[in-house]
Amino acid sequence: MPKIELDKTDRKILAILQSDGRLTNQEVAERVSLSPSPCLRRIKSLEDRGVIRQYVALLDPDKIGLGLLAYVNVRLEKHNDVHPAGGRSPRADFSASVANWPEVVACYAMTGEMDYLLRVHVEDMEHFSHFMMETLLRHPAVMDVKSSFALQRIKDTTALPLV
Amino acid sequence: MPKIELDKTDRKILAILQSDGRLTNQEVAERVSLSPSPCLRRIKSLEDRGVIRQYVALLDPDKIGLGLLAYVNVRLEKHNDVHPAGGRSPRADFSASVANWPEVVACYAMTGEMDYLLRVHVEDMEHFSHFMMETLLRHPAVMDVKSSFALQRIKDTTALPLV
DNA sequence: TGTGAAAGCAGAAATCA
DNA sequence: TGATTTCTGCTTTCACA
Repeated sequence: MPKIELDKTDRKILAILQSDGRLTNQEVAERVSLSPSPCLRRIKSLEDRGVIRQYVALLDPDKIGLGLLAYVNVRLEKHNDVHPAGGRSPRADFSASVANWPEVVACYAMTGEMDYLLRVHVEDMEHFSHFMMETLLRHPAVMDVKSSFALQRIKDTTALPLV
Repeated sequence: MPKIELDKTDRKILAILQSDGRLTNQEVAERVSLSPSPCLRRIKSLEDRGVIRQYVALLDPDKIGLGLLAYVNVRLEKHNDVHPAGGRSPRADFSASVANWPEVVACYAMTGEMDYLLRVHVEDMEHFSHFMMETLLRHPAVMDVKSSFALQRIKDTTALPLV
């Protein structure tokens, strides 16, 4: 999935929609000095080519009672190259489980000593503790975890830098 | 900033807008079995109370040439409680800098041995190396860094679990 | 809180430059 | 690629229950 060529106008449009995804096409058109119809064509094309993946509403975690943000490093059990016939590898097993844990909003396989990095939103330390004991540490593939907790948000944006 | 009470309909609306922030009010109204006007009133209220922080378009990093995602742990120099008159503390200094680095999309002060966790989007390892050498490591407040790189995205959503 | 009606606009598509 | 026009439908706001 290679890089897609974008001209200056495309990048302007993306910058605008990254900061306000509900602007009307008309307003976007004005800001990029275009008339509505070519502007809409560009936006549709950016959507079709998957440059724009999705439009979403961002919520305030504190306002909905999610007062604790944790990053959890996870190390899985060492798996043999050949795993039991019919059974999934620990990695596949873990990935599938992560998808079903709503408090885990992000999970990446990472370089380094730990295998995965998880971003976890919970109400408080009690809920975090419950998630760890009852869910994460109970998973058969999980060998070791190291958790850190967010003390302060300095910056957090979904807007990617446009090169 | 305390939790805000939300009824079942509010939560339904939030779930819907978290997955598609461009739905028309009419469609949202239908899905929550409400007529357009009270539905709109609820949405406006959620916006006014800050439960909905923002509407945004999410881009595909790969498609815009950001092929490398890194998480960087940063430790700052130990600062004395009293710092030079007129000078800012290392922490304030670092926070202010982070705001100006576009490749850093997220930064949290964290518990644990490292002080900050940064999420960094760059084109490739060469650009990452450049960012480290020319920007991050040159910052006077930065004492130590440890980087990990994303090998695979298992999950990454902006949708928060609704309790 | 939820309903229904009316006015103002935005989006879609076809056409032309 | 960009501009223009027409038609359709949504958003918005009002008075009302």
